Amino acid sequence: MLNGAQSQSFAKEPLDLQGAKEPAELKMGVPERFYFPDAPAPEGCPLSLPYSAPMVPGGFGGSAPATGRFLSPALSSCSAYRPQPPPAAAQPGGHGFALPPGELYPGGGELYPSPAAGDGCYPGAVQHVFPRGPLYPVPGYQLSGKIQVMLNNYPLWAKFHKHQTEMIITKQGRRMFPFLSFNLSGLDPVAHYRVCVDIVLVDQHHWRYQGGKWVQCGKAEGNMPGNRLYIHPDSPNTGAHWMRQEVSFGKLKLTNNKGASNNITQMIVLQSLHKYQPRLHVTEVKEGEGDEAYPSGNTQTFIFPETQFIAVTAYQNADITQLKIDHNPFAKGFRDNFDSMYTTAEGDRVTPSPPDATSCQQLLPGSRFPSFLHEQYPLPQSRYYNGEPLQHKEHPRWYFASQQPPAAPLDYGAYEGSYGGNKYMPFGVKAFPLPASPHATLPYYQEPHPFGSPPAAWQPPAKPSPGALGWFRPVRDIRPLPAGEEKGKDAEGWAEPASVKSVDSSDSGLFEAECKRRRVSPYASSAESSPPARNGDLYDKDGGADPGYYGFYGN
DNA sequence: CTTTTCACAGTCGCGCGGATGGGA
DNA sequence: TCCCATCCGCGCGACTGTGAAAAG
Repeated sequence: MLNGAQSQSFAKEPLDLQGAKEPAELKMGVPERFYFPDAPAPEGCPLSLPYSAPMVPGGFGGSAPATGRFLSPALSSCSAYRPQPPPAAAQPGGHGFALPPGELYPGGGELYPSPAAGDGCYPGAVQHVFPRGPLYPVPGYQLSGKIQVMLNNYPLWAKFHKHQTEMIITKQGRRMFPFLSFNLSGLDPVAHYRVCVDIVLVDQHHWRYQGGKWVQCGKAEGNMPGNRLYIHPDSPNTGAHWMRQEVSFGKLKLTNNKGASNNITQMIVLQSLHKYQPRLHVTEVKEGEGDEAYPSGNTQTFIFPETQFIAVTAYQNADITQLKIDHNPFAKGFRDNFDSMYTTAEGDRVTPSPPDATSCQQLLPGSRFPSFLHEQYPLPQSRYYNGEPLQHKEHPRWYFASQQPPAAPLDYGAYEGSYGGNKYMPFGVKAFPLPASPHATLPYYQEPHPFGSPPAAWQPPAKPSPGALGWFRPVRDIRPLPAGEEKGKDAEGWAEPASVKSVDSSDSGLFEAECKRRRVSPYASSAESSPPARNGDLYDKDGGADPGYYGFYGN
């Protein structure tokens, strides 16, 4: 309940939990300052996962729902779960908990069983859904037991979630965008784990886009054959491996082809116009254990409500289309003339994203980025590291790379030489000199996590090895400019595009035409989380080419 | 009328092969 | 002259959303 949109709904208005009540202790136990204005539920589209979060005495992150009527199988099957976990089962640290061995989540008919998950209830599995508590007020971050999971591209997911994410499904399979990407921590470096994702129905309704809103209509179709589980190709592997780099599911494809037989391991079969919730499963694999019982009792499950989506065969909401075009490098061809993008009011555009950052050296005012971060995700008092604010006085423009091309070699030497001793950047966070344009946008994978640095209680790898940064992998070759150098850099390589002339002065007529032509949302949307442009001098040859994205897919 | 399917154009990364340049 | 490394261009495949046609 403390995560993402739910926390926001909680803060602003009661959740429609279909009868579920907010536990009083939840409201009392979490100071308001720990909530974030992220990812409100789309209008007319109440947040799903109508569960409430039992607060765990002495900790947080109780994972079992109080009501699970329309939940994913594991959740729904836990409907009768009592909020207070057995103290003996509490994990060290008191965050999250595990059921005693052998104890099943009681009750719960399986409304939406996941074929891959068997009966949809993993005995002893830890369902972690409500991660944000006083100790971990971080959106896109969850903790269960010792395992910590961060949704890498949380800001982007939140942005999509705000408009009700849609995912295209095709016969041959369509990749998700945004795709699921996580950072794991707290694993036993030498133990072996499997990591997988499954996608389960959120509710039992058929959805329809009507009058600019998603509305429920009719009942969901019954069980559908087909794969619902995607096992990460690196599985099984050591905890060290999983913690070394982000765990991405970019190759996961969604299909509506029930008979899909080829690429079955890469495809998940869904039904159009149904709402789904991806879940991340982390399973410790003991020696001699096979794959058959998977997920098993050793599985810990993480659910990020922001990743909910409705499967469609064609986009319904123009805002979603525009977000996809703006952020998905593969859709670059649909980004229109750069000038036209910036003759509209910035706030009206969904996201101003240059088609080519090389030619368009988009510039952000240095003050803009941190400012937006602070506004969108106000940092709570607890957002300090080593007792100091994460944003250093002298280098206020810290940029947290939420994702990094896995294949990109890390110039760790240079990084370490410059910043290794910086106590503010212990997780591979590199300083990023924000350029000075109000329009710049980075490809989605560079969307900075609003809380790029883990909470103080985070346990990062002691010292990442070269190429293995643990948590936040820095953007390659980004180096901070010493104070005073920015101007010079601007003069040299930061050309102000002619098109940036009037961002704030919107020509309404022109904008309307543009909206019609480009299906741009007529109402204000989120351009705020667009990260800064990259300096062509410091990045790859094509600053807008999303090297990480393509690099990843090229694997 | 709604939903699905298909062909299309656009973009990009990757791999291959040829051209080029430096050193032995 | 030969060998090796690097650079460059081209073709291919993967991937995207669009829009029209087909299907239900």
